[in-house]
Amino acid sequence: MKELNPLLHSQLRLAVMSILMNVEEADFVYLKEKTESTAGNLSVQIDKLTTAGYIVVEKGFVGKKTRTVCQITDLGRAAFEEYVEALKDYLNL
Amino acid sequence: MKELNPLLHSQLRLAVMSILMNVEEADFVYLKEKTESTAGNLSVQIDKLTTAGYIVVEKGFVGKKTRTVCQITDLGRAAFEEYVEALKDYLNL
DNA sequence: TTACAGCGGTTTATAATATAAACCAAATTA
DNA sequence: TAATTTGGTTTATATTATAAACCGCTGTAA
Repeated sequence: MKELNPLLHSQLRLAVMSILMNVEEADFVYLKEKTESTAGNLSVQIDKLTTAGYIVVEKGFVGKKTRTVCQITDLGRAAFEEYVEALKDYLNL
Repeated sequence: MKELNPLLHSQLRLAVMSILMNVEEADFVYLKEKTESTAGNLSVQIDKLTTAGYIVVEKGFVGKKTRTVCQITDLGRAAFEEYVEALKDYLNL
């Protein structure tokens, strides 16, 4: 049985990646709402995905408010797809 | 996004459950080989699945050797199927 | 003008989890 | 009879997930 990429095999990180697979970009607040996570947890998981090179984060401003925007990378996309393929074996799909 | 049953969202437990979904029963040694896990790890995870009522374990003998046989329960089957449905949302399947 | 209540996060402490190492009893082999 | 192997279990450790506590900035009401 194939190994399941442990970086993706985590509910919150998988949720984030899943969202980012389907949109051009998403900001912190949006991800937090969609995943119903706490800010702290989300922050940590975003860090891990960034360190792995699976997403890129850009911090900017909207008016005077900070805005953290996330985007999936090619590497992240590939890892996600590989993870899905591996999981299929487990799920009998 | 639906919650992913944490008992099933673990590589080794998922592997065990996946195998048990497809066979009438499987013994410890077989599961260990198929999953390429250590005996200790497998033992712990089998315990957890048993405690949850997802599998049942029967200890018997083959000649003079002990044999630990595992079988999935209806509850386990249902939990597995629910987990698969929940995951599909994440994987875009 | 200060004080205090959000917003958008980050850092850090803790609880839970996965995993392997160490162990055990019975059976086999040398 | 002394290793070795087999089929596991128990326990210690390392990793991970998660929330709590915190921080700086902004708006606002007193």
